[in-house]
Formats: sequence, C-alpha cells, structure tokens
Amino acid sequence: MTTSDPAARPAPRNRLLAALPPEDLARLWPLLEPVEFAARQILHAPEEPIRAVHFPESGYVSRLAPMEDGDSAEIGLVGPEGLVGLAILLGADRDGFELLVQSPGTALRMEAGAFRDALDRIPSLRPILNRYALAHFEQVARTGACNGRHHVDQRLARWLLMAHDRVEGDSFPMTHEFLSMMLGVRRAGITVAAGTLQKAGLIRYERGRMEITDRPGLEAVSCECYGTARRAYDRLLGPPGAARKPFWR
Amino acid sequence: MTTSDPAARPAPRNRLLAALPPEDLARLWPLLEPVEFAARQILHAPEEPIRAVHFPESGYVSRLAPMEDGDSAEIGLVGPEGLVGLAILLGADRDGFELLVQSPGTALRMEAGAFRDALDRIPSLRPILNRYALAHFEQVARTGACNGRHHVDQRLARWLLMAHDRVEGDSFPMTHEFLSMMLGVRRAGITVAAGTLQKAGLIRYERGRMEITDRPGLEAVSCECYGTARRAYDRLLGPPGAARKPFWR
DNA sequence: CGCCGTCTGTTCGCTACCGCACTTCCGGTC
DNA sequence: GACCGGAAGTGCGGTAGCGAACAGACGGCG
Repeated sequence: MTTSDPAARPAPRNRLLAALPPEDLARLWPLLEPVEFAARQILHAPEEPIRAVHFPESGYVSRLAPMEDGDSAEIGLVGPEGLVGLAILLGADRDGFELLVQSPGTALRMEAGAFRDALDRIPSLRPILNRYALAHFEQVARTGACNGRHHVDQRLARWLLMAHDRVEGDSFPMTHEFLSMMLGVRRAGITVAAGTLQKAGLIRYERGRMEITDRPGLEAVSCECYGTARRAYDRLLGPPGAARKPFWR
Repeated sequence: MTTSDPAARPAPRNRLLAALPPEDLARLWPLLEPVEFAARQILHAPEEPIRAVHFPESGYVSRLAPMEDGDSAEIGLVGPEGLVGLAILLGADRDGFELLVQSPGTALRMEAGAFRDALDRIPSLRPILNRYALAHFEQVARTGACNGRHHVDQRLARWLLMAHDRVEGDSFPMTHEFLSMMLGVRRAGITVAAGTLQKAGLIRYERGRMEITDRPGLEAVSCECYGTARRAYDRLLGPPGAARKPFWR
C-alpha cells in the first residue's frame, strides 16, 4: 500500500533517486531500507564482497585507498548526490577501496542482489547511475591530478567546499587532525593553512567545529579542481533542482 | 562474407574484444575500422563530443587532466587491454579529459552511434566493458593516491612498468622530458631518478630510448600502486590468457 | 574541584623537489 | 665538415612540507 502509493512517500533527498520517474521510484521503494550511518562506520572494505548499496540522504562518505604504510589516502567523496557501491553497478562484487562514513547521517540501503535485479527490471535506473559513475570518476581523477600539483592551502579550500556541498548549514564538525588525514599532510600543516584561511575571513573554527563564512572567497582561493568536478556533476546529472542551493537536490 | 566468417578474422589483439564470445565478436566486426594512431594524436579533447570509440591493438594512450596553468596531468593509461571512450559507455557524449596517443600503434575504431547501438544489440558487450571501466577507475584512483604520497623514484618505476605492460618488447622510445610531463615533475628530477634506476641495473637508456633490463627489480623499487592496479585488471577482466606474458592478451 | 584526553598553536632541523640556467653530447642536415 | 636542435647531465639557491616534539587551551568527568 504505502509502498506503492507515491503520495505516501516523501520526495527522496538523494539526488539520484529524485531523478527517477515517479513510477519507477515507486517500484524501487519497497526494496529500500532507511538506515543510520554512524561516523567511522565502514560501508565496505577493500577487496571484500559488497553486501549492499547505499543511497545517502544526509552526511557523507569517503572513498579511501589503503596504502602499504597502513594509512589511507582519500580520493573521493560521496554524499546525497550519489551512490555507495558503484562496483556492483559495473558488474563486480567488490572493489579495492574502503568506503567510510565521515559525517554521520542517513541513507537508503538496498541488498546487492536486489539491486542487481532492479537494474534489469527498471530500465530508467542504469542510465542515471551510469552517469553518476562517470561524474564520480571525474571527481576522483581530478582529485588525483590535484594531489601533488596544488598547494595545501588550495587543497584545503577545495576539500572544505566539497564537504560544505554535502552537509546542511554552514557549520559542521571537523578537526585539523581529520583534515590532515584527508589531504595526506601533517596536522601542523593544516593548522597553518587553516589559520591563513581564517585570517582572510573565509572560515572560522574552534575545537572540532568548522564554519564557512565566505563561500565565494573560499572558491576564489581554491584551485580550479573544485569547480571542474562540480560542473561535471551538474553536466551529467542535470542542474541541482531549480533555484535551490544544496548540491544534492 | 569475410566479415561474418570467424575463420577469416584474426584473433583480436585487444583484450576486451578477445573476451567476447566469437559469435558476438563476429557481429561487431563489420563496425570496426582498423586505424593507425600517430604519436601526439588527440583521440578526444576535454568537453568536446566524442565522435568514436577506439579499441587499441598496439601502442598506448594517456588520459590527461587539463590544468589551469596550461599543462596537463596524466592520470591514466589505456593500451591494448582497454577502450578509449568510456564516457559513451556510461551514457554521456563527452568527458573532462584529453585522450592523447603517447606511443603510436593501431586500433579498431567504431563510430559513437554504432557503438551505442551495439551496446543494446549485443548483450555480452556491456558487461565486459563495464568491468573494464571499473578496472580503469581503480587505476586512476590509485594513480591519484600515489601522486604526492610516493617519491619520484617510485613513481617513475611504476610508470615504466605500466608502459612496459602495454608495449611489445623491452625497449621503447621515451625521453626524460616526456616522463617529466607524465609525472608532473621537473625534467632534471627525472634525470636524477632515472640515473639511480640505471645505476641499480634496472633500466638502460640513451637518447630517447628506454630499455627495461630487470623487471622484477623494477617492481621491487616501485610503490605498491603498480601491483594493486594491475591486480585489479586481472581480477576484473580475467587473467591475461594462459602462460603468455603480455598484459593485454 | 582537579584530572585527563583531545584539540590547536608553534618551534626546530631536515629533505625532496622546485625554477632556472649552463654545459655537454649526439644525430642528423646542408 | 660545420652547423643545429633535441636530449641528457649538473649545479645553485630557494621553499614547501616533513617528522618530531612541546606547550597551552578547552571540555568532560570523576
């Protein structure tokens, strides 16, 4: 009943689900189970079978490449604009990365088997997800080009913008320690770079909380990689609805 | 006649085409046009519609991310194991990268429209190409993680191994200048790093020609990123046929 | 209240790599 | 044989970011 009656269903906050024709979304809905993400939760580990895919509705998730020396390099971000579990879409049962919840939130979860069936049964599903896969690929490729070519300040600005795109509001939990792991630099390096951004009036932070106070300014000091990747999403998934600001709607 | 008679057709040297069932390959064959790659030829430019896809049979192609400062960062390599034109597979008509021939060779070319039709008509095609897309994604993501975390020596070794995988024989044209662009470092930095590798007896070079003299040794000094990406290809595309060495068969 | 763990600020010496420039060497070409 | 252009070797000063360490500040908790 409720599951097949579109009126009983709130509009999905996930950008991919929202892009589906209502009737196809209605067919998918019964297979989606709302779940909570906890911070630091591992959605899937490198080289291990992926049990389920997730459509985030709030919060965001990092794609991490495990390195020999034990720590991990972040090479991509997934939030309410995306899908966690692209390997399944592309016909594999695993991939080489860790997908780790960075900012807690909620998601719609779907068993891998059900997802595979749905891809065959619901023809509108694969095209939109394929285009998301390409957009995410562009993001990851850009991140890679950005690493090593651009300075810490620029990359920090870029990372903050990407995170800002994926959360609600201008203020969110964030430590220097965490940022240093994300960017693969020393914690002290973040302290310096963040200090510069703060002195310039672009951000404000204190003890585990970061606030974006001048987004256009931040975009100006960030490298071009931010804009390039963001435009890729908009080009491939369509502009994020009407005049609304959030990235994922 | 010849186009539909499998016996009249040589086995394809492209790993993806070789993985197709013979009858499906026979259906695809008439649409494939053998072409020559010239060095420095641009197969498609960033943000411009992709006219045709290419299945390389020899030589290799770089995926380059254009940077604001004018030069480009290499973030992936495609050779006879792959396909140039993944954006079409994923439902777009363009992407944000330049695909540039680095080592001349030959390829089988297919018009974008014909390729889209074939994806619908020949059911075995999409699955194998999707898995390739994932493997290439893993390569690109690894390259990104590798940039900035690993030293020039290691990255140089890695790049030489990747190139070696995609050419025939142990000796191929290669200049320090070129390598410096690929790795995003100074030309002088390559001279030093290559000198180290040569002194260690792993490679030999002179005036535009590079020879791999100790492949296992090179693998040992390279970072883990080489092995990780290579295993991803083998896992997703099946081991490269029997006891034969080349990467793409 | 005092304690402790987390977060941030800052310093020190060090290394890898940069930007730039100059030289040498080699292979062709006229 | 003289010349030229591309390729490789080398040196110089400069700097971004490293690794390690220490100190202050805040906040939660017993």
